[in-house]
Order: sequence, then C-alpha cells, then structure tokens
Amino acid sequence: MSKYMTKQRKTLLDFLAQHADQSLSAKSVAQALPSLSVSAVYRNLSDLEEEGRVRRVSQGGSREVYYQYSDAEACQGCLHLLCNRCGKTFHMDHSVAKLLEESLADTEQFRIDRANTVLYGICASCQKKEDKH
Amino acid sequence: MSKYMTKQRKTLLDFLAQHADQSLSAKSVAQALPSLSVSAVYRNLSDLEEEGRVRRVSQGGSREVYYQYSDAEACQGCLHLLCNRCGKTFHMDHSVAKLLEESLADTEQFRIDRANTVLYGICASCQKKEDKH
DNA sequence: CTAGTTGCAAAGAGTTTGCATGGCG
DNA sequence: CGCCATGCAAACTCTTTGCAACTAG
Repeated sequence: MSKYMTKQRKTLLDFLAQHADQSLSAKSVAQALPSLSVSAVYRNLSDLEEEGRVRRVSQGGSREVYYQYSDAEACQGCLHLLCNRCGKTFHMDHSVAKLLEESLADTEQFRIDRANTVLYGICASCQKKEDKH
Repeated sequence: MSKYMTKQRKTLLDFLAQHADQSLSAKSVAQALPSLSVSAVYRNLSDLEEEGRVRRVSQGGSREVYYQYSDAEACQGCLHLLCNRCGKTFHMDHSVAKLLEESLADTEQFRIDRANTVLYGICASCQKKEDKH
C-alpha cells in the first residue's frame, strides 16, 4: 500500500510503537503529533492497518475508531484483553486462548476472529485499586 | 430516565425486540422507522441504554454505534458472539463462558466485563456458506 | 525525474443539542 | 394542566477527499 518511508510515516510508527500497550483513537494520535497533518495521520493509519502493522479495535461505546500497534511476532494472532479503567491491553495466555477457541468450535461451531476480538474487563492492578474503596 | 411511554418509544422498543438477535446501528434504526424523528431515535436509544434495556456494542471498524436489545432474563450477564458476516448475535454456552472466566481470573487476574464483551467471528451457518467457495 | 505523499480546506457521515410545540398521565 | 418528549434544523465531532505542491528513491 505504501511505498515511501516519509518523515511523517516514521514519526507515526515510532509513536505507535512507544504506545504499543495502549489503543489510541486516530484523533488522539493526530493531536499528539501536531507535526503531521490530520489527513496524513488518517491515511497512514489506514495504510498501516491494511499492512497489518496496526490493529483496529473498537473501544467502549465511542464512535471513534481505535488503533493499536501490532507487533507481528509478539502477538501472533493471540487474543487481547483491554482494561476499561486504565486502557491498557494485555495478551491472553495462549493456553487459555486455545481452550476458549476449541470450546467455542465444539459447542457453538463459532470460529473466533483472533485479530479483532478484544475482551473487556478490569485488569489485576486496577482491581487492586478498586478494592481499596 | 424516561417517565412517559410515548408512541415513539413504544414503536422503537417493539422494533428492537423484533430484532433482538441483531445489532443495529442507531442510524439504521432511524432509517427503518421513519415515523420517529432522528433525534427521538437517538435520545431514546441512549435512555434505553442507561436503563439497561439495550446494550451498546461496537461493530467492526465502523464509526457508528450499534445497539442491541437486551432481554434481561434471557441473557443474565452472559457473553455474546457476533458474526462478522451476517451480523447476528449468539449467546455463548454458559459452561464455556464460565470456563473462560475462571481461566482468565486464574492466569491473568483479569475480571471480564460480561455485559460489554463481544467476541467476533464467523457463525456456523456463515462458515458453511464460505466453504462452498 | 516521477510516482507516492503531504497539507490544506472543503465536504461527508453520524450524532447531539436548543427551542418551541405537542401529548402522556 | 404540568412536565416530559418530540420534531426540526442548526451545530458538532470525527473522518474522508480533491487537488496542487512537495519529496523519497
């Protein structure tokens, strides 16, 4: 999809890599990187998505589209957990993912889409914070 | 949140109940029900969401917000599966859901949010259709 | 060089809101 | 009858697009 590595594209990739554990809306990325034009951000994000370097996740009930850096080696088609409190992403343990996948295939004949499924909930550290209240 | 049962509200609820197995974007509901004004649709959907009569799900990569009728008794906090092809929703088998929940709590200490988590994938009948190609 | 990219500003799509009118209870 | 909900249109927010200028290779 993209043939040149422009300054803008590189800036964007660096930024995404630095926030690999967070999912960011296109808008927030555009605001965080005022050196790129808004259109460059949107165009590059969607190019990167087609190239599989970035994943598109749908966060909460917002109407913004969220993107997340997707390190191909680190998360080979594994399932993701997203904390509703802190917004961080976690990788589901492979054995649990496999178990889930097999049970689903067995009981419902439902073939899960690993790349796009995100389970919402509360992560360990945010649970601890909540318990203090 | 809402105190009167207006014609519009009733029409909307009926429509949602009839399409309980589908998630619908606010826009598509508005188009399907030309007898309600656009604002009535949006306002009622968000009221209904606060009342818990309707669930807000994020479908695919679209920037529309999707809603789905949520029959409190029928799906007491159970997990949902949404087919990317036909858009229908399925209820995850309770034993599978429980298994998943427990494994997650064990391995990652992640407490899943049943009401808002939707697993994406391809349902049994759409898989069959695809196999023919 | 020259095709792919950028930046800008204008257009689009979906959703929200203000305000006067209408209708539920 | 009083207050809530509706309808309309205008405002908003986020995203996409057209086009001339720019730049990576």
